[in-house]
Amino acid sequence: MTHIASPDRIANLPAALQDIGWTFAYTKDDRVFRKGETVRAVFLVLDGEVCLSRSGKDGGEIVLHRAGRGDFFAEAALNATRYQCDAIASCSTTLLAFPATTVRALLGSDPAFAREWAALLARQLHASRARLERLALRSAADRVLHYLHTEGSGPRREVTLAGSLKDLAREVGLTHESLYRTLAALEKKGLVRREGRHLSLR
Amino acid sequence: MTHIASPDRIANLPAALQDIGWTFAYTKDDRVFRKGETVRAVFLVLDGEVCLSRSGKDGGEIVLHRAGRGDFFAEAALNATRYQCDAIASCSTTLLAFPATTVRALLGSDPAFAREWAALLARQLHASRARLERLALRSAADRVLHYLHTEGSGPRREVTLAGSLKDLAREVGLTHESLYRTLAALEKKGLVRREGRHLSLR
DNA sequence: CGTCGCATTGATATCGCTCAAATCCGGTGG
DNA sequence: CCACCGGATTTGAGCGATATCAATGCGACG
Repeated sequence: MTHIASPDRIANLPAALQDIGWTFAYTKDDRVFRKGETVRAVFLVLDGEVCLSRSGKDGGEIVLHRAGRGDFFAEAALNATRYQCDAIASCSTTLLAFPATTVRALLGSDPAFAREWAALLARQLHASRARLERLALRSAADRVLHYLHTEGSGPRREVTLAGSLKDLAREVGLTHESLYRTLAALEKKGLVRREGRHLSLR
Repeated sequence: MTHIASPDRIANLPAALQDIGWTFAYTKDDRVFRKGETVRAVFLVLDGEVCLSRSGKDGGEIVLHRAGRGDFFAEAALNATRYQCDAIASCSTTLLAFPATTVRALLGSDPAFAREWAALLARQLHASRARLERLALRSAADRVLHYLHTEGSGPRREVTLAGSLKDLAREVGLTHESLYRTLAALEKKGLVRREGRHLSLR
């Protein structure tokens, strides 16, 4: 883990947080924090990915959450004294760290920030629930269509993928092979149009 | 929809909300609100269940969230002017309604409430993500074990079910038949102990 | 040029879904 | 008290969708 520098301005970041973040870089398998450690900060992923996992003593590891670019994680840590799980960088990753004490203080002293923080949590909750309902769908085609409906914009529900199709496959809970086949089938039926990483309904 | 009376005191409800909630009763298929209506309130389910769904013009209905007893819903509506989906009671249901304007005002004026609201959202986010990771697991047994790990308490991760096993099946994204078989198999392997609606690991 | 990862397609296996039927259990009404 | 009913629970059989394993092409990158 390496401290780098003050970050550039981040879009959609509450104003009060703009200047108090510290940038850190991690390489694959670095630990951001471990279960049981005292909570020091909440984090925003600038680049890369962090896995939050809970490792049972029986050897089984359970991934609780994967935070990708633009995601906050450990927000709930604000209300706890110790982290409840492990956070591990799954590739080269850059994070913004916001000291928990500072954020807690801001919540109590800066009403505008408190509103923004609540709004941020509400957005994440909304997104999380949309993904939840998506994974509750049984058929691969339904999941892809639901993804376009919820994540796409405009009447055609257009989406331009940030990452690879493999990433999308994980997002919708399919193997990448199934996703390829499902996309091909939907395109053949004329339900979906695909041009490179641009997807839309028809 | 019927207005009933002032509610009793609710556990775990932020103090500032204790006295501003209105109790309403709905019967099956009553609409709490529709997509496009002006946001008037956020809600807490006292009893019953409410389905939040988005109905596409193509006839397909997508359930975005089911809020059961103790769940808030439409929290994200605080940051919007209109509801983004329909809310329908799926059975006889009692709700507490908190006027959005009051809650927004409290967020700005009552730092203690803002912290509690943020904590409430963070808890819901945490729970939602746990369910997300659960549904991302492929095998039925893994989902059941994950459920016990995340929802259970104590070293044995004990859970006493509030509802039926059919309800649990929906929660973990399985048919009830699959759940029965999976539980039976886990019990035979000695991984899970089951006594009525009480489940625990071994 | 070799390697690596993504994309794509094929063949096969498997797990969970669907349909079906029997039992159990609590509640309800006679 | 008993008959009845509806819903939950449980088990069985078979199918189908998706995972898995495998092979190939392709582009990026050193």
